[in-house]
Amino acid sequence: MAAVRTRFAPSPTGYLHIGGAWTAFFNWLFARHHGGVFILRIEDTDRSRSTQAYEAAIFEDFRWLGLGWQEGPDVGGPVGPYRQTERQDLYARFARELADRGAAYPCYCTADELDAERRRAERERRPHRYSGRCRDLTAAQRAAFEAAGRRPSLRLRVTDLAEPIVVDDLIRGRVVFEPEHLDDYIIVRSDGTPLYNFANVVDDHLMDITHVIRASEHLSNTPKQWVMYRALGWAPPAFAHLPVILGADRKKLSKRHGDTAVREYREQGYLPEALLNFFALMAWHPESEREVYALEELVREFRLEEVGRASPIFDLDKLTWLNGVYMRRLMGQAPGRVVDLCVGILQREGLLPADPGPEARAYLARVVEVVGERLKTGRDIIAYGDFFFRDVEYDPAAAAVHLTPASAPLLAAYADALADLEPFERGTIEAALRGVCARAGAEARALIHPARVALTGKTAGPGLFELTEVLGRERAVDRLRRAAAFAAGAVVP
RNA sequence: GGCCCCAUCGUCUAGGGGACCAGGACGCGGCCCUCUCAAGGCCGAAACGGGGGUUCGAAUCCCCCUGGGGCCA
Repeated sequence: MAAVRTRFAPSPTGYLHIGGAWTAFFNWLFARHHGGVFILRIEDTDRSRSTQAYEAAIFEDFRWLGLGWQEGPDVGGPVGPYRQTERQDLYARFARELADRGAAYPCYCTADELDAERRRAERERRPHRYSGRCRDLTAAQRAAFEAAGRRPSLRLRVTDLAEPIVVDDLIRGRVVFEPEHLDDYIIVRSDGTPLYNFANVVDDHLMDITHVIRASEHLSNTPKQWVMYRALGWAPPAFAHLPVILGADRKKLSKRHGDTAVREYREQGYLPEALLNFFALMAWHPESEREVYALEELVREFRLEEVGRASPIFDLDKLTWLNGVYMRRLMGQAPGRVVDLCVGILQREGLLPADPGPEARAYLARVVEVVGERLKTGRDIIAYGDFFFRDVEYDPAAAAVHLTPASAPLLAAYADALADLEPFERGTIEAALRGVCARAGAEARALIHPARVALTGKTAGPGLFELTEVLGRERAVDRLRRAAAFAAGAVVP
């Protein structure tokens, strides 16, 4: 068998979608597993919606994911160009060839005429297919239409097909389409632009794609394309139709389900390796009962035939859990990357300047060291550690419980104890707190919880003593005194 | 409406005739650990959509129904 060549062909009309990235990943995995080539092709024929910015964004998101391509618009390759707008002459050439052979014919029907046909079919409650009234126009009739100023579209002649179309899908098995449901479909619009089912076939063939792995929303396009391959005299590639990822309501994953762009997950501080690991667990699962896999393992074990046919529902909870697993691992192996992750998040939140100096970075590193273990996503740095970067704001419920007149004297005494504590580090801080409580005849917890609220504003977060050390003496003492006053009943801004 | 696809715990899945009174994971509940939270440990609730076949035996094979989805209109 020839070397495996797969492709992913996004339209640059938006950011890389989760579903697209997942599909691309399976293409990538399959190619890698077989030592083949993964190609990126840009389907930008819809010029009104395609933009260069989106194209660049898609490249960027793929790079972030770590999915490289061997051929594509930016890196070139032997069967380029890899942008459909740059391949117009190719489509024109094959359209002409089809027309010359009579395998395709010009259709002069107007949109209104076709609408009328469709409505009539609906009224008579039969499925609509193109009537074929332009199939056998004489040269004179065509000339008359042309003279009347009508610009023809080009239709593929398929209605004389007799036998069923049988597609042996690598995932779905044998799928049979009866020919009577097909009609002569348009392959080139009257303005000369090629349609999906035409351009796609031309590209896949010319790019020598061996396996078309795509979402099953394209399954119903397959017979049309199948006919196209035949008309062009080409051997079709192998097809594999992946299920469609659904949202919690079991409808195709879309904006209204929340974040659907890879970029949005990136911005929230998800890790690419976690996302890929998560992708591998949708509609497929490696052999062992683990959930966490290195990329190389996935490449080694991936088998297209094992991919499930049922549509998975995007499970954000599981993704987040998996991301937490990777975050914790990173804390042990490369805490710097967690710091990098948090820098972007904090900047977007306005808690860190655009260009943090080495001092700010060092501080952030200490913060991460203290909160890192509980970060499931980068964004959690806000939930768990915002107080490291801005003034505390008491959570009303937490203040009501812990900043009471009873805790005021303890907070004040603790502030005094910390004011001249030397050295100021977690061990001595803890001893100071316990000393204050012992002298007051109170339990440690009677001060620990109020102190936490005083310093962080919340009831949950990193260890109190570590956090206090990172916060530093000045801010800690200041916040404790303010909380003591607040607790005593004074209104403190 | 037409065509096509799909169907195991709430979710992701293992299972491809006896190894299954169905395994793992997320989530959920309880307990432990503990300065809180997270993590971790232990325990628990939780599924083969229904009906017919085939077979000595079906989650696993076939048919029908039901339900869900995708595409086209």
